[in-house]
Amino acid sequence: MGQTSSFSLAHLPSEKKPGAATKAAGGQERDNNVRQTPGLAGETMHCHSGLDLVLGQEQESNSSGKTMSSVLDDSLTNIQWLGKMRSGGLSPCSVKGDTEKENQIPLREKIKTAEDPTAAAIPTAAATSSPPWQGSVSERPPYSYMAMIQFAINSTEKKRMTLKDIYTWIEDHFPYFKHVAKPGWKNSIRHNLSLHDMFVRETSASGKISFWTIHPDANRCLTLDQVFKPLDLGSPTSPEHSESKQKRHLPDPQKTTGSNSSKAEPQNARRKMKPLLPRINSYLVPIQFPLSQPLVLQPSMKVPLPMAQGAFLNSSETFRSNKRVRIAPKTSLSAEEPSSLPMAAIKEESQCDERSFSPTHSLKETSCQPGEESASFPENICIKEEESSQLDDCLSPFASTLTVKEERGLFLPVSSTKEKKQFTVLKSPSNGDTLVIKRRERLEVGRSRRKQRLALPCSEEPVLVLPESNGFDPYQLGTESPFLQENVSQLSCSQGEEGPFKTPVKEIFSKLPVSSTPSKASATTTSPLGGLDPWKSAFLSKGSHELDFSPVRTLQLPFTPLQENQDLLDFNSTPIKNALFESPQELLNTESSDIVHAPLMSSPAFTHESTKQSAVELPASGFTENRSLMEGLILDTMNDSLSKILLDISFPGLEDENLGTDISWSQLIPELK
Amino acid sequence: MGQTSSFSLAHLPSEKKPGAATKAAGGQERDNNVRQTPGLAGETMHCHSGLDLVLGQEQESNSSGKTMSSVLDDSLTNIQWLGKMRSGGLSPCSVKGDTEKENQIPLREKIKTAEDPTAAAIPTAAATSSPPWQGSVSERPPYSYMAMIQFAINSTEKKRMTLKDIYTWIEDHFPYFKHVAKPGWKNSIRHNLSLHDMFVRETSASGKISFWTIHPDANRCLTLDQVFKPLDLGSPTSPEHSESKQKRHLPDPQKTTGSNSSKAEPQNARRKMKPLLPRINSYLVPIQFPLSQPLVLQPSMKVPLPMAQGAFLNSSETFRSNKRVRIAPKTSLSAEEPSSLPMAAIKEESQCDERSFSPTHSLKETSCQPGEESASFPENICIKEEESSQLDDCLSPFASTLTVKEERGLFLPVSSTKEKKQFTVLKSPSNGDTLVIKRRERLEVGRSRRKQRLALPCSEEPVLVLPESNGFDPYQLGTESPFLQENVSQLSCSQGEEGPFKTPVKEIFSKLPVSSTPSKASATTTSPLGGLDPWKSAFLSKGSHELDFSPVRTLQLPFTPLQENQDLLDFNSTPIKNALFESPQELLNTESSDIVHAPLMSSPAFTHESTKQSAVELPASGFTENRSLMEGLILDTMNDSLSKILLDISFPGLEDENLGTDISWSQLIPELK
DNA sequence: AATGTGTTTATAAACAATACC
DNA sequence: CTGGTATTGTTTATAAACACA
Ligand SMILES: [Mg+2]
Ligand SMILES: [Mg+2]
Repeated sequence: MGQTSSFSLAHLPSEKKPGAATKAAGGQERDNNVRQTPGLAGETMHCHSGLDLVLGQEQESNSSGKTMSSVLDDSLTNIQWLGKMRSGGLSPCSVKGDTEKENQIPLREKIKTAEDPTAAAIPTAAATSSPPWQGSVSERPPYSYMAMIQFAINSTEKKRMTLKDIYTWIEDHFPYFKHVAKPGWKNSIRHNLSLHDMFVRETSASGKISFWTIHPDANRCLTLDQVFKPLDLGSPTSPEHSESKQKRHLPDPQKTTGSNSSKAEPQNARRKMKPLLPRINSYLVPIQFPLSQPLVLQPSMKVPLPMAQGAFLNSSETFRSNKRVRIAPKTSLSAEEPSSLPMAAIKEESQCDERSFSPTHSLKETSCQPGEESASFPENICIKEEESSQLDDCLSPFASTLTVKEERGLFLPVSSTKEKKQFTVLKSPSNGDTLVIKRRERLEVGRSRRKQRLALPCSEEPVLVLPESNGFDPYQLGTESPFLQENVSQLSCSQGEEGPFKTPVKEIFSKLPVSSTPSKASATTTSPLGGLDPWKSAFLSKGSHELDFSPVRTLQLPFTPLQENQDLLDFNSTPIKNALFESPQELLNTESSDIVHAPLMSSPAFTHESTKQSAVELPASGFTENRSLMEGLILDTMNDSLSKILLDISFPGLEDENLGTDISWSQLIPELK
Repeated sequence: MGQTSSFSLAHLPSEKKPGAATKAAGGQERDNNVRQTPGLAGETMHCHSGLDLVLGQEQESNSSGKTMSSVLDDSLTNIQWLGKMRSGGLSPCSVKGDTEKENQIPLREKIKTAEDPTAAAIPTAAATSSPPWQGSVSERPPYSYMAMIQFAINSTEKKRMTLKDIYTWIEDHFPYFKHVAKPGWKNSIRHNLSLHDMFVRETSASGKISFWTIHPDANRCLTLDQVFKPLDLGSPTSPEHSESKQKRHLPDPQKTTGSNSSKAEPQNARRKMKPLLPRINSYLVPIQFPLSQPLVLQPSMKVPLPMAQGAFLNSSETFRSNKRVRIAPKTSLSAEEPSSLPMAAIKEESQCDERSFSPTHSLKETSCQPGEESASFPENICIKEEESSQLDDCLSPFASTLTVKEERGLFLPVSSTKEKKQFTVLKSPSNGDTLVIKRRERLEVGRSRRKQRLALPCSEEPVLVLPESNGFDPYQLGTESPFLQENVSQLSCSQGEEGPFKTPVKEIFSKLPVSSTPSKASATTTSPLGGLDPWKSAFLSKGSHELDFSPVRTLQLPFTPLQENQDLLDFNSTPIKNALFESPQELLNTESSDIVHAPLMSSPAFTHESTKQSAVELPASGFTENRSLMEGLILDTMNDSLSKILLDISFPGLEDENLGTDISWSQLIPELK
């Protein structure tokens, strides 16, 4: 240790520093690149929208080029971050002074923290004050890194951002990372950028600068605003003046300020920023429930103050709760897709999950729907130049439905046997044959046993959500009502306790063997008090329905390319993937065998069971809805998958600035046809 | 905690149990499924090979159906596991008694451990005794979970395995997981199965049983045997009687037993089982070097005994070292590809990395080469029925080279601008245009700045390797000599110290902020002694050359399909992916623009820069080599990528038992042509 | 030589979905 | 056939270890 610490301290790498100064400076430089092409705005940007969203006061006006970097930093920040000490400045992490470096030395410098540090004092009031954005003070935002990165990147016109700027953007918009989070969060950002295929690194013209972009096919153009305020749920069609909705929730003063309920988090969160994530709701809510309390929502108010929590829980738990990272839910697909998707498809079985690409609305919508759904975007309509490409994909709704079917047919068709698998769960006698070898069957339709359906998107605070958003949630269509209940119970309850774990369990007792996976026994040996998860499955009613649309497998059309279909493909990367056909066989099969066979046919939704990727939903149905809400987030996974598929295809051609423009398949693929 | 722990304890889930009994029983059942189709053997299996490899005595005969489950368990096992206590049974993990459950309660039951537990005693001798397989006692094997899972799955004829059987197989073959590893290792196995697209879950005909399979296009048919003994390095052609080689290394008695050098690990490891992974070498070598000792290899002997280590390091470090998980390297691509690839391509620039699909040997080889390379497989030649499909892919070497070029051309061509990017690094004036927008450019050729080249495959113990394997390593061809040096230093040194970190740093000091990513400053605040990484970059000379063949982008042929090419495609999933062309534009671009433009042209290798996936190497060159060694492992990543691409294409058709059979593209793809 | 950036592997968790009892 | 537990599967978060620039 001696060595490392000693010399490392000397350096004091720039990164760790406070950030404000660094940010601003760094940001500008890089921003240049990003902002440079303002002229291209029309073209380059995909979604644009008012990325910066309502941010406090200053930020507000940044709809255009904006130099988001310096915004709120100090004044408020300081105050806020004080509040962050969730559990009350326990020994471990709490503030942040300790850490700093990330890589380098541990140095105690506490550069940033310098000012106030340990104060930890009272979180409550502080939070509300300045930045309405995040929840109170510096609570950990209910978004996954993947989502936040998307927010950041999509907040630029160019839709690309350097790593450093991503750091900065996130710190600026989520004080938690600036003050509370351990330095490791940057590692996580990098990890996410690399891990998810959705994030593609581009090199600047000069070849010097690296920008991170979102694979166009996977980019739902999520922006903080979208999440921030529940858009308008009301009419599916759309836009609804995204703002109104936004504002609606944004108001947050009360909540933010409010030290009300500890659990309220969810609600507050929403106003502030929508969780998008099922579980995350109650960050501060370490409270363990008596157990089986399906209970409605916890108290709606947020509990920025660690104190409140403390009162609630016993010490040990409290600690954990603080620490507890609360893995982001993964935003069930349903959340996204749900918006537009009618339940029709869903009915298939509960399994439809996977694709359920409800013909209704297509993912594209999310990304940048011009008309209907696009409306959801506050400022700029997501679509710009990209529309050319993007729109193409998204717009041709009709194709989607057909496509889907085809896919299903294609995959399943191989042999009658397949069908069986698809319904494995259902056990519908439809086929009951030898599907034994699922291997490639992927399509299996509603079969992917797993593929977590997740909670409901809106479910987080179902109560609020529905009320708030109004028609916004697609769920309502079919199964939703049921879930709400479920979700609620789950969310509130499950999150509530869980207690012992905390993602970083190690921190506390580290050494102890700790039971690995399953949360329940978490106690293992780890935390003395901790282990209290009895609740676990208890609450979860398990509402089968929900609407989990799993990744759509839709397009396989590539071979039987239709102009429209292609569009879909574009968006559904997945389909494309499918199109690839792993082995020649498949191709043949699909084509020759029974493309449209649609063994299942049973229900409208041809839930394919694509492995993962692509999350295409067909716009065809005509549900344009406003999936915009969390959509993006939800779909991320799918998108990510898609990106994996498509990524390799690099596309140097587009030209520098043209970025956004995606050419429709039809244009390029004449051959395929 | 009360609740959780209390009731959970009561249950005592089966999983945790000793395993032996459980295994056997469970294994049989499931095995039935797996073994059922023995008749299909010819067809189903892809690689077959003597999966079980040399396993102790009993196992040995299991080449056919085998009931691997109950093999060695107790007698030897116990002894071995005693030795496991790397660092000497420090407070934390050491034995295993603590943990157990994984999920459930921490219960101290120590079911398995019951017998001897804490004994920890002397690792040395024990190891050698019975199971020649793993390194001494129960050291953590130098394989990543991904690799081990492949070993397990490929050890069956059907090439599929249930989760439980995977657990069992791994425990049986790597005592470490049975006795030493924390219960969380199973969580990691599951995590890997889900995370990597390479692993595909299939449902049994009955729909009840889930089997995990390896995506055919990604399956290199890795088996423990392959790794176990350095195959024959000698003639590239091949087979060389895999066994001899195997034996060669297997002998391990000396080493295993030997408490020699702490660092020797690498060498020993090899004999026992090849690391495949660069870093992993010295598990037990927590020793911190004085720092900049590029030093040759550490003492070659293994140091199974924790004691030895203790002597070496100071207490604090020792602990860590024990804990230190030693992330598996990811086996550089070079390792695999290197075998055949001449260095010609490499010269391009250091950047070629990505694909460098050295035309020489193709990946297929690895998976199941019939002739030359296939020889490397000890028992069964990997190829069975699969050969039909698999072979096709691999065999047609000629196509590969051409293909590669085309790819490059295709992607890059889009516009002259592209070229620029490709050379971004190079800055060759070849184009110097506007390539600014990398987005889809993917190909960018040698551009992907990153894409770790990794250390050398053989590098692990370069010294030994070369000597041992003889001609086996492809590296020698071009640049290798240089690396060896590098590798050596790296491997031995880097691994040697690193000290403080340990993957599970948390365990020790957990709470402390610990610097996140970068290993160096690990100390953050975490471990008092810990922070000692000065060495980090010090030793690594960084031999640019190496031969990192990055994922080959090769095939794009799909459009201009050639029978042979197709074969490649099969294997190279990546190419396929490329073929997909994300958007129509791309396709057009590639085709229309300048496919073979090859802006760089400079060197033979057309390093494309596919994002990740596919790792095809062309067999064309004629280096059949023996990439078999680590090959599979190395390629895994690529394969995994591929699988992502292809997975969705599900392939229900194959029928139940037919599993293994892959149809060659040519058969199915008439259309494409 | 030091740092920043990117990639990968390992672990722990939190859940979802199922399998079983 | 229902309910609870256990197993299996999916995802997100973190920490590390490196490669590379
Ligand atoms: Mg990425
Ligand atoms: Mg998988």
